[in-house]
Amino acid sequence: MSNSAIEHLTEPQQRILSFISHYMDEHDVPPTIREIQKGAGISSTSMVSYHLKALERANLLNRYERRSRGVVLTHPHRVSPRDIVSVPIVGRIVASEPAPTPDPDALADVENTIQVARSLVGNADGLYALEVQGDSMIDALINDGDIVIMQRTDEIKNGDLAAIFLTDRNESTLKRVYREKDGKRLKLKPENPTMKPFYVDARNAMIQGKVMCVIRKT
Amino acid sequence: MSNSAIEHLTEPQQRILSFISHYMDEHDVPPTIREIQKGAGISSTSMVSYHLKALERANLLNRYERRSRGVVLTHPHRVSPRDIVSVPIVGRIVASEPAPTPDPDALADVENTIQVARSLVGNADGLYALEVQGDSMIDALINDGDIVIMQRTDEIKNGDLAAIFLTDRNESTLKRVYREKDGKRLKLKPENPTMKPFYVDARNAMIQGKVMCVIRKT
DNA sequence: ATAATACGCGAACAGGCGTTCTATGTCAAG
DNA sequence: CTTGACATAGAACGCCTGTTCGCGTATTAT
Repeated sequence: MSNSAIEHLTEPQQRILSFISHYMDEHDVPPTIREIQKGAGISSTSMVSYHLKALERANLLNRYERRSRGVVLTHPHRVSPRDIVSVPIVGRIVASEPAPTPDPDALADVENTIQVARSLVGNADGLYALEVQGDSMIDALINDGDIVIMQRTDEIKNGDLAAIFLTDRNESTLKRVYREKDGKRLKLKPENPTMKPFYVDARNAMIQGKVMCVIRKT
Repeated sequence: MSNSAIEHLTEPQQRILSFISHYMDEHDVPPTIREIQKGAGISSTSMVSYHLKALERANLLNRYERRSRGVVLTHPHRVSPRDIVSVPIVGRIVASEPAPTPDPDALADVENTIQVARSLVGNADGLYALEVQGDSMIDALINDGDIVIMQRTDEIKNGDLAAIFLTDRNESTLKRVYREKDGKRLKLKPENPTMKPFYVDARNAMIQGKVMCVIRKT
């Protein structure tokens, strides 16, 4: 950090800061200079400009020069859209069917979306969510109603928790996957440590996605 | 919901939507009409206006009339700071000890914090998080390393999932709690549906908090 | 006192900006 | 073919907006 700090903000400067913050809560865009003038009770636009410069020096806001509404508050007040990601819930996962995969057309159906912090899931590309139905995923420590956040991929690293469809059994399951040395078999290890791993022929296993995160609301 | 839906968006309309979204990721304010025109490759400002009207009708964006940069995308893309909450991870929960409770002084130790979407946890007051150690919470379908988001409270509704310290056994556990009619016993039901509930004397059970959410990063 | 500095006001400028109007083109239904 | 609904261009209008400049008024150090 550089020399930030609230080096004795003058009173009108605090009013400006507070006004911008409230204004952005209400509308979704920053105010104009003149709106600040009125809203924060400043006498002239040039004074607003003056105070804004001071606030910028104090690192409390950033300005895009010569752009209308070009003032944005720095970190503390504002959350970048990058910090949260809306993941579409594309269906239910049940043992007796392949896990649904995202339909690229079905964009952001507002209702069926779960918000998660980016820090939990990393990059948003290829992310989708499944709601678990029934207790068929109990050996993955996942119960009815839990939500699994997946990343679409068919390449996984050893030890990744993934959704696998077993073609010979006609079943989906969530397991940790390890490739055997000969590459012909997969070792599937339940997330539940009290249960034993088992092995399947690699040709009978379709990897449908990688589990990024499991969420249980209560 | 009203009549939302992507009633066959025309191709330039999709470009506009996408441009606005990307623009707002980069700058923090919405673009102007003319910026949209250039950025989305529209031939004239009137065409932008024309498409914007259509998009507004489709509930994909809101407009503040006659305001510069007065177009904001609806719900999915924009995040208010109130939509995310930082929950402090105050300790580990192990079966053989009471579950830690938050120290009100220890504010926002940046490192030991987990970000979650408000929609998962509701009000942020009294929220704290525990990391589960060992597999002692397996009957709550929670494994080593999972994170439990708790709300400090000693009053719970029947059927709430809660952290209980059993004084006679010297154990913490996470169970669904039901008060018996006589108020003297509690029924504790494991989250794992394959396990059976059991009963404890209410005087031997200290309710330490309510489970709001369980998160497993993988 | 003098000068330097910070703070304050209002007006004016130039370009930004949303809106609207007219003219033209496309295409399918009547 | 005509008509009417929709799509497209371009230009013009008029308010919006950030910036600047000249001119005051305090406060403080010299």
